[in-house]
Amino acid sequence: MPHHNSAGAWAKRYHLASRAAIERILRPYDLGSTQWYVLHQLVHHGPTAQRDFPKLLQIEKPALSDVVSALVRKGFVAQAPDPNDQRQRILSLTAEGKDLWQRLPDPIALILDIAFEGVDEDSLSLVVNVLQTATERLNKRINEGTNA
Amino acid sequence: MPHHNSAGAWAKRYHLASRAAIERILRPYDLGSTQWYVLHQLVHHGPTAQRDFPKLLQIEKPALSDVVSALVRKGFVAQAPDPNDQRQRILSLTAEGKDLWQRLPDPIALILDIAFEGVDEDSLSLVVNVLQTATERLNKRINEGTNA
DNA sequence: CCTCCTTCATTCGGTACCGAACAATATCTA
DNA sequence: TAGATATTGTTCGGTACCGAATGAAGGAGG
Repeated sequence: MPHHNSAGAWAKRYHLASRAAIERILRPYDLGSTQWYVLHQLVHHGPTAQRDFPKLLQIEKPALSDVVSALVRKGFVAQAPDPNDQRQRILSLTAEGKDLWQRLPDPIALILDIAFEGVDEDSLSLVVNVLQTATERLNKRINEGTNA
Repeated sequence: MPHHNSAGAWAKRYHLASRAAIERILRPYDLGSTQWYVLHQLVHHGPTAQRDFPKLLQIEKPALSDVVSALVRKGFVAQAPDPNDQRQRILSLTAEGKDLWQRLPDPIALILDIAFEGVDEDSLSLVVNVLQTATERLNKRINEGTNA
C-alpha cells in the first residue's frame, strides 16, 4: 500500500498485476490461473492423487476443492476414487481437457517475458532469495502458533 | 508454483504468506487486511471520499464496495452522502472504530520485522526496483488492450 | 428544458483463498 | 474385534479480488 513503499507492498502489487494478466490471457478459454496449474500438472505428470495438489500448488485443501470442482464442472478433469483407498481421489485429464491444452498459450512464459525482460540473472536471483527467505520466515511464524 | 521457481512465483508465495500472517494478527479484532488499510487511511487523514480509495488501496471499485460494507456492518465506519454531490460517499470513523484502533497492533510493522529483518538496504531497494518495474510493465500491457 | 455523457457506487456472477467443522474411510492399538 | 486416531475430502461462512452490467446523480449542449 502507498504509505508502506516497501518490498512487501510491491510483492503484493506485482502478484495482483501478474494474476490479472494471466487471467486476462486465460479468460477466452474459461480458465482461472490456479485451474491452469492443475492442468499443467496433469499434462506433464499424468494422473495425480488429489492429496498431492495442496503441496504442489501451495494452497489449502478447501481452495483446491473449489478449483477441482470448477474443472470437473467444465468437463476438463475427471475425479475418480482410488481403488486402493476409498478416501482418495485421482485426478486425470478428460479428452476435452487434452484438447483444450493443445490450444492454450503458456501464460507464465508470456508474463515472465513482459515482467522481467532485461533484468540480469544476478538481480533476479537476489530477488528470489530475499522473497524466499521472507516467505519461509513468515510461514515458520505462522506454524509456530499464535503470537502478536 | 514449484515448476517455475522464479521471482514471480516467490512474489506470489510471499504475498500469500504475508496476507495470512496479517489476517492471523487481525482475526481477534474481526478485521481483514484491506479493512485495516481503510481504517489506517481514516485515522491518519480524516474523513475521505470513497471515490479516492480505489487509487489509494490499488483495488477496483467493486472490491472496495465489499470492504466498505463489511466495515459499515461491523459498525467501525460511517458512510454518508456528500451534501455537495449526492453521487459520492464520505467515509469516516465511528466512535467504535476509533476505540478499536486504539487497541490494534500495527500488522505491517510486525510483518516487516519478521520478514525482512537483517536484509540490507541495498538488497531491499533492488527488490523494490525489480518488482516495481515488473508491475508497471504488466499494468501497462493490461491497459494497452487485449493481446496474447 | 431535455437529451447525452460522464462519474460514482452497487449488484451480479465468478475465481481464489482461508479456518473451522464435518463425514467417510483407513489404520493402529488395546 | 472394538474403539480411538489419523487421513482425505467436502461444506460452510468469510475475505478479497475481478469484469460486466446497472442505477443514480451531475454536467454539457442543443
